[in-house]
This record gives sequence, C-alpha cells and structure tokens, in this order.
Amino acid sequence: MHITDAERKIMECLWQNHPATSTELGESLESATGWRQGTVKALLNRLLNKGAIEAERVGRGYRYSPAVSREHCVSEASQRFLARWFDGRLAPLVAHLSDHRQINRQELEEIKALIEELEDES
Amino acid sequence: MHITDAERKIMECLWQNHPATSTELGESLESATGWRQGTVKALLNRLLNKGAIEAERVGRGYRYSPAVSREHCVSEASQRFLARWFDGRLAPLVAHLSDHRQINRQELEEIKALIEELEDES
DNA sequence: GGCTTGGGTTTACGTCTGTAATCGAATTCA
DNA sequence: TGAATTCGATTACAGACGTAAACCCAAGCC
Repeated sequence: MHITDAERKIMECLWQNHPATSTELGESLESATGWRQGTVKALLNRLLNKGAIEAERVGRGYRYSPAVSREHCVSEASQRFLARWFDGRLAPLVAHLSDHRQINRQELEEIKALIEELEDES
Repeated sequence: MHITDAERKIMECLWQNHPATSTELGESLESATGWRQGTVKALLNRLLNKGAIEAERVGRGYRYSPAVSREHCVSEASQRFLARWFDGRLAPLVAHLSDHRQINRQELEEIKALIEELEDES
C-alpha cells in the first residue's frame, strides 16, 4: 500500500473525521489546498482502487472511511525512509539532526524523557 | 534539489567513491541493481541537469563527482519526511516506532546515550 | 415531462520516474 | 583507410502523479 502525497492529504482528512461525504472532503480540501471538487473525487477513486478507503452508499452519495490506519501508513513510510537513508536505524537520524542543528535542546530532552519512561514501564 | 530513489542509488555510489567514470558506475550498479549501462548514463544526465553532480572531461569520457553532499540530501529528505508525518518533529517518530515494536531496547539505549553525550559536550 | 443541479464516473494531459533502445561521434584495430 | 568497438547524447515509452474538464445520471422544481 503506497500512498502518494496528494492522496495522503485526503487520508489525513478522513483519519481525522470519518465517515465523510465527498462534498465535505471537497470543502475541507478546497480551502486547505485549493483543489477543485473533481480533483478530490478523482483522488478518492484512486484510493478506493488501491483499497486504502471504503465507501458506503448513503442515498444519492457515498460516505468514505479509511480502510487502513494512519498508524499503518506511518509505519510503512518510516521504514521506507529509515531504510533509504539510515540503514533502517533511528540512532543515526538523531545524530544527523543534532549535528546539523535541525533539532533543539528541548526536543532532545523530550526524547530522552520518553525513552526513560518507556524503560520504566516495561 | 529533489533526488529520486533511482537517482539516489547513483549518488550513493558517487558519495562512496568519486570521481568515477560512467563505466565504473555502470559496473557497480549493474551488479547491485541489474541496470544496463544506458540506464545509468541516462540517470547521470538527469543528475547533471539538476546540478546534483559534476562532470570533468578526461580524454574520451567523463569523471563524475557529487556536487551536493550526502549530508545535505539527508537533511532535506529528513525534513520532508518529518514534516509530512510528524508535524516536523522527531519525538513523535520515536514514540511511534517504540509503540509499534519497530525499534528495540538496545537502539533506544543507544539514542539515550547519544543525547546524554550531546548534552555533556555543550 | 423538461430543466436544473448536485453528485459521481470517465477521460485527459503534462510532468516525473524507471528503464532502455537508438543514434552519433570518437577511438582503436585490422 | 575502412570496420568494429566504445562512450555519450537523444529519444522513447509505459506507469505513476497532480490536477482538472467533460460527461452522465438521479432528484427535485416549474
């Protein structure tokens, strides 16, 4: 299941709020991205074809819902990204970001606290 | 500067070992990816056009070298990835991977040690 | 029953990607 | 010097992507 970036925007809407009609989605996305309704509809169909969303007929139209979780997509994207650039590991990413001043002290602190918490609870 | 995945494979070769002739690259990549020489050459030209590599004429052929550092590309790719999925932040990625058992105890330990080291040295 | 209208479906189209064949120039070999 | 080989440049082409216009159908309105 590979979600493209335009498709991801649709999914973000649906993950946040579902089921939703194409009109609702169209309105959200028109203001957020400037896409026309037809664009949204076409993307919905691509997502349907690849099984990323489900449609349930309600009267004249459909209600769309995600068929894959955000968690699942995030996992796939993370694995792909880490595999490509960091040999599948996370530590080198942390090192890289900190070497290049792309992460601040506070966030590092937050991560450390998070790790400690994870260790405690297990 | 957006490097596609096929292009990235060429770049990885060049970052590791440059300058290199297209024949050398072709040989490395043929065994690693199964690409024909022509494929490699076409990708080299795309990379030249987008300024990601440089070519220096040597006799009949060229020597290619990276014009952008791996570091730079990694930074860009990391920013893009984190922005897409984690609101640009790293901590939620750590949380996600650990929640989904996609990172082991040992690597978390390694990251914690890394952070402590960074704090000490500054 | 025709006309409008709010969906939905199909088709389109330019760009990007991955992969390669083809063409052309240069070099080498007979 | 003509043929064969090498290497690079150009062109190709199918599939994915972003974006949208065109078309079609059911439901309500006059």
